[in-house]
Amino acid sequence: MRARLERERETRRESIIEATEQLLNEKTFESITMDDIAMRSDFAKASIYQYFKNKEELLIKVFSRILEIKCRLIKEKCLSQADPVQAIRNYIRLEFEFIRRYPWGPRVAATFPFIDYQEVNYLFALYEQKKKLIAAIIQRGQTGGIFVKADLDVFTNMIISAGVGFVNYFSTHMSSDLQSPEIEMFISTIIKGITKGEQ
Amino acid sequence: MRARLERERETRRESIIEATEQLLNEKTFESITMDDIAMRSDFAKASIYQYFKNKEELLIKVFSRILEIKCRLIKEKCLSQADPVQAIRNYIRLEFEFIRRYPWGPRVAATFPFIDYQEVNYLFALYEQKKKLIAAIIQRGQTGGIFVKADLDVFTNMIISAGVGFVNYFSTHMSSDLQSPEIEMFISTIIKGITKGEQ
Amino acid sequence: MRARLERERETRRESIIEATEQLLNEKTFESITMDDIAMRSDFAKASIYQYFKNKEELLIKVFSRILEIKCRLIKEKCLSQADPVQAIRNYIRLEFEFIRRYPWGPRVAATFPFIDYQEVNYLFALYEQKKKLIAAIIQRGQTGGIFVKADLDVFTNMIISAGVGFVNYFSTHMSSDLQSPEIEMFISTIIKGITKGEQ
Amino acid sequence: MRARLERERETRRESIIEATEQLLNEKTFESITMDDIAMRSDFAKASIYQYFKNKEELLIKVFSRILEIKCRLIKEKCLSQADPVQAIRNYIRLEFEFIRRYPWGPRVAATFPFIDYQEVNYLFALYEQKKKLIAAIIQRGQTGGIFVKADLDVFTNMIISAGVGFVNYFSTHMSSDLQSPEIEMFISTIIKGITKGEQ
DNA sequence: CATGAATGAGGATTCATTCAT
DNA sequence: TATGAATGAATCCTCATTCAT
Repeated sequence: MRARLERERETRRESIIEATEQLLNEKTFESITMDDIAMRSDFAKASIYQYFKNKEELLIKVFSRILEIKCRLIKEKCLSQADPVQAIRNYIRLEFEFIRRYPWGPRVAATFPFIDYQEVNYLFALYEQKKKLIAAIIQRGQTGGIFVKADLDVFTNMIISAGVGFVNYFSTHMSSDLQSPEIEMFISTIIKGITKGEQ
Repeated sequence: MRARLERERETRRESIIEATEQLLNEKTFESITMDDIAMRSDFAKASIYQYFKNKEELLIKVFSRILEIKCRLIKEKCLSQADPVQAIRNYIRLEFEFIRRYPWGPRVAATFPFIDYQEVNYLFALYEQKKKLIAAIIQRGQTGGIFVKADLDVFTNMIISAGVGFVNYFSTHMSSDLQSPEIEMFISTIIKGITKGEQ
Repeated sequence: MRARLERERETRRESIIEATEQLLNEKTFESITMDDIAMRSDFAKASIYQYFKNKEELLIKVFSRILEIKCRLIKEKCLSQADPVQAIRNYIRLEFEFIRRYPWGPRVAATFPFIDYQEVNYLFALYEQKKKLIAAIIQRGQTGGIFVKADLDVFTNMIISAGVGFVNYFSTHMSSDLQSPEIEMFISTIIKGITKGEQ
Repeated sequence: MRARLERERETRRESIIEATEQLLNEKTFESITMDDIAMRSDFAKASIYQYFKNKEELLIKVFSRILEIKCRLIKEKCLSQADPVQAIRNYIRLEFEFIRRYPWGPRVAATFPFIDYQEVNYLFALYEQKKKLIAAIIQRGQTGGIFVKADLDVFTNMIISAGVGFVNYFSTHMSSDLQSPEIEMFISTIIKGITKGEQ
């Protein structure tokens, strides 16, 4: 029965996180008030403090949750792909799909207060995990003689920065339509750029 | 003499803007208080309201100033380049240099409150201006048979999103060192991706 | 079996009171939270309300308990003394020992909220009881021709105020060391002051 | 003109302090809210923070002010007295008068939060100053062969603790009437206790 | 123009107490 | 009886903005 209570508690935590995510579509975390969150999650303001020590901890939880989902998706949809070119293509599309679901991601990441916090270490771990997944794809492509030679770490960093950067910028400043021709052009450009010989 | 007064007034406006820019290196615009700005700019808090209607107008001014500078730099350093490949290369490097000078740029852009405001139109005009500059470069490359064929608008959007996106992300999450090998690799990849045939 | 239940109930009440007393060594009653008390007494916060109507009642209980102990001690250690001088001497020392055990006594007494409350009457009764004990000692001294003549009530009030006052102040502001020479000097001074003729 | 502004500012600070003192007659500092103070001092709540960093600083200011007054009074009314017996008598009466004016003194002192604070050092200095004044009186009495022999420091501590202690306790628990016979009896007792030979 | 002062409208957080199980 | 959960009502403090001089 202790387990059931724990599970219920977790459910309520999630409601609050979800309410916060909804609000993040509408405004900055800083400008979201605990009243907003309370209203949206149908709790009394004071109740939220039973689930999160303070506003900052809530932000960190919201943020790490989205990273977790991202990692899971990458694992599911990219690593399974045998063809490295297709895997990279999928990865970039996936970043795009992801941003459609959580458009506030870049905004929150941009203003994330990197104060010392035990939880922050967990966030870094998640970042690293994601990086390793991409590196695995690239290495496969290099071993297979498909991708250009380059230091694996540099290559990975470049791909992630280019991919996430493009997606963030494009969806924020131009369009978040998955069908936009710019996306396909970007992917082709990158693929052509990193594959050996002619495509 | 009216002119001198006007000039002095402008100087003081700039002091305030500069103080705000300094503070933006340290924290979010939302979390910067008018007291902070007053302190840093050596004005009394109330005096700031003689130069800017309110905090929001100040933000817009800060933001449009940085766009103006960006446009000027692009004109100076890229359009002059006859070789389109070199021009694109320069453009991306320039975005990078730019972000070194104004690291808060992406953060501010990400959280910019796009409320209706007369001034905001001016911002859009600046964006458009920048886009036209890049388009001009690309068109030259296409006409010269160097760049791949593609809708000019799409091509331009893609280049800007890829360039600014990469630079924003890489400098925020990885390193803001101009010598990082990732940067050169990114530029080569993009160039290879958009040029016809072999390099 | 009803009796056993009642006894258990009383035991639990005492645990809570003891937890509160511990906390009073660390901070003001006002700044002690029900959460603090719950934590310290190993009860759930809500459970405390099964034993005390509210925080105020708890304070009164804590406070009257300490007065009860005080009265008992005076009876045991002073009234037994045949020699009135020695009895007074003992009384003052006893107040001192008492404050070593409950250093928060004066602080709590000073901020005691004298709101109308049935229980408060009981407190007054205890005060009166203590006063009578001291009066008895003094009267014995006067009857025996040892103490100076003076209205018994005035005499008693004076002795209590001087004794408790000195002890409170000295232990709070100077030292709570039972061996401090000031204590002996105070006692001698008072004794000399209230006894007839030479000492 | 800078001076006038400064003076006005000081006046407003004093208003706030006075409002707080009034309220201290009615309840604990902890239970006084900034709203109370604002109401009583006819300022907006936010304005108070222009004069005091926070509630705690305000308390310290209130508290040090009363100590200052006390020191000044002792200087004026006791040191002038040539006769040491009369000086001590005056001193105790003065403590009593003082408590009539600031009955909340003991209560506030009892619950004073002795957290590290620059200002707290100042408080200690004031305490020391007061102690020196009393020591001077006693020394005069000892030199003149009127008071009993005893270590000056111990003697002083004892007198202060007895005096302030009695006054605090008596006025809080019994009566704050300056004419109460207990007061005269206490003073006589102490005087008799500390003077040599017969009185 | 410049600025010291004043403040209304919040905002995060706390806490005694109640309720449902 | 015991307690996890919920919450209304504060409470301290902040801040953009206005006003009077």
